[in-house]
Amino acid sequence: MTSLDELKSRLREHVQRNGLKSSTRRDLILETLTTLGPHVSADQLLRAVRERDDRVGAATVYRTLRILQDCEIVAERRFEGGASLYELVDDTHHDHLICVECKTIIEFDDEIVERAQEKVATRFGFELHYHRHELYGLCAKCLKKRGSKVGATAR
Amino acid sequence: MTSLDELKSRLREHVQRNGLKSSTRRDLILETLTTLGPHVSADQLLRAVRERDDRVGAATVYRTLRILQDCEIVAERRFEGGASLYELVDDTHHDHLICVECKTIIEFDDEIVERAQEKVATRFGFELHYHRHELYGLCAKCLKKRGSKVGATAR
DNA sequence: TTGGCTGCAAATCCTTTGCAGAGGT
DNA sequence: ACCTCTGCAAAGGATTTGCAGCCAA
Repeated sequence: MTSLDELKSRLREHVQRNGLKSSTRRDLILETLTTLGPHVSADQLLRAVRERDDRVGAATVYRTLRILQDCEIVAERRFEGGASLYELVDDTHHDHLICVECKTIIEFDDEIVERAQEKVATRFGFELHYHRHELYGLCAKCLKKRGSKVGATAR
Repeated sequence: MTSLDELKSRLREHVQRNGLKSSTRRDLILETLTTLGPHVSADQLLRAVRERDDRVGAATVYRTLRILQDCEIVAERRFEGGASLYELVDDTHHDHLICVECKTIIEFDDEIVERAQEKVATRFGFELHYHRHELYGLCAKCLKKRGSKVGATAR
């Protein structure tokens, strides 16, 4: 886990290097983000921020998220269906298991997969920067709920 | 490669099973789709369809794509940035290597990865339905183009 | 004849942008 | 002071939906 202070200083550094200015709004948004779950939509973030300061506009949240992506504090995720979700970039890389029924997202990481994809990249002469790996299916809970209902196919 | 006739009959079957009706428009769209590249946007598809029949509306293309997804003839892909791309679902599953510079998409499949993700799913009690696995980076061509320009980091 | 299909335009949803004023350095 | 940041509202792009007429079964 990266600490909030660490994130703040990374943001400050990025701001200075790029001739931007710091602002209380931006700090507030970053702070709020760290209090929320690992995958947040711009809208969820906006609501949470407004609970602390109801004068914040949606545009500011989007603009701030863009900056936070630039300095690699957050990453944008476009899962299937609906809006983008944003997550704090952690030192530990992880991929996602997503339940198509209840939308639960489980994070995992698997070294075998990681190594295998490096090989694939090399095979095609690619220089790998990042990747996304998402497994969609039914989680244990939803499987149990379905129980005897055989043949129900989610999509 | 799945043949066009095979796809058509799969569509017909789906249509009958679900109390829908077949239509020339839908057939035209499916046919057109098979003549295009492996990743097509709704807009590209619309243009191509209109070259054959300029009375087709955008809504019909979207509605047809939805149906084609339901009967697993095409899959929707939300790559980073821009609109969704659609691809014919082939018997051979494949994943994607995407160049962040020139946007080239290379398809690959790797059994090690496939097996590894089955294991991950099992570990979490998931029943795996499908997945997406995308590697982003620089392709060989763009790497060469950069040549000496060291330290350029794409994101 | 019935009920699904279609084009059109309007409506949505998510995100970005223009502008005038507030705020940071 | 200068230039960035912000809220607001309007614009934008992609996709969906309502409706009246068209078409297949």
